[in-house]
Amino acid sequence: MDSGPVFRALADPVRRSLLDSLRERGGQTLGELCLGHAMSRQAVTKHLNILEAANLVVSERRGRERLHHLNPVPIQEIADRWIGRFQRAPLRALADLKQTLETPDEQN
Amino acid sequence: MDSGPVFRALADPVRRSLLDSLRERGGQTLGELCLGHAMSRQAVTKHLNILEAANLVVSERRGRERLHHLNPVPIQEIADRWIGRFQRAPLRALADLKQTLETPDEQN
DNA sequence: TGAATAGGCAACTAATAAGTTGCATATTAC
DNA sequence: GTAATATGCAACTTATTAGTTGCCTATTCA
Repeated sequence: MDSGPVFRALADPVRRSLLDSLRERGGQTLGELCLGHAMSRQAVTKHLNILEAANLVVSERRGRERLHHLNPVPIQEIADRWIGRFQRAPLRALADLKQTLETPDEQN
Repeated sequence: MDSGPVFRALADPVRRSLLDSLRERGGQTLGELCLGHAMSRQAVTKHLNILEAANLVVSERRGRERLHHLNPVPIQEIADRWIGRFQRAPLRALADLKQTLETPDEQN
């Protein structure tokens, strides 16, 4: 399995927002996902295609609509196989820890 | 703190490779990092600038050379604050678990 | 059946990112 | 001091990505 597509899929804020939306409520249709994302339906479709190519989203056709679900497995795998490599990395550059820790929070 | 730059920085395989290289051996100069990456020195410089902007790499000038260090903190924070949100996500789309699990491995 | 709804496909444009080349500056070594 | 080394800066080209528009197909509902 190649994590490259997963990283690239996660690089876009719109796609991260779509993942958040599907995490909160699975089974959303394309139309539902378009609400709340100020862009054309086709743009959202493209983002969803990229997410599906990375296996982060799976979809099933039901009648005339398509239901989308989050698949958290690739994120898990990145956490386990890739991030784990850095968790025991030596923290040589302590100078920037200050800056890193004293800056507030975010959502995305 | 905005994770956006971190995600974007991680999206490129060359930059992930640079992080790996710095994880294995910190304090490498630009020239050292160029060996093993078949591209011009300026290209590597740009990648390093992006990594520094994301605070994933810190560098210090020493004499005529610049030493680079990995900073694992932003990766930690993504693991804690962002990936954690998906670790308890419902695994609704079980259909693709099969596909996800029966595909071999990778390094990057 | 016919209108409305949900989505798919393809071509196009615009913005961004990756990479190159050429030249300039600063430091070390002889 | 001069040459070699290490890096910085800026302009440019090319590739990729994000987003749009227009039109088409399939399904539902009256």
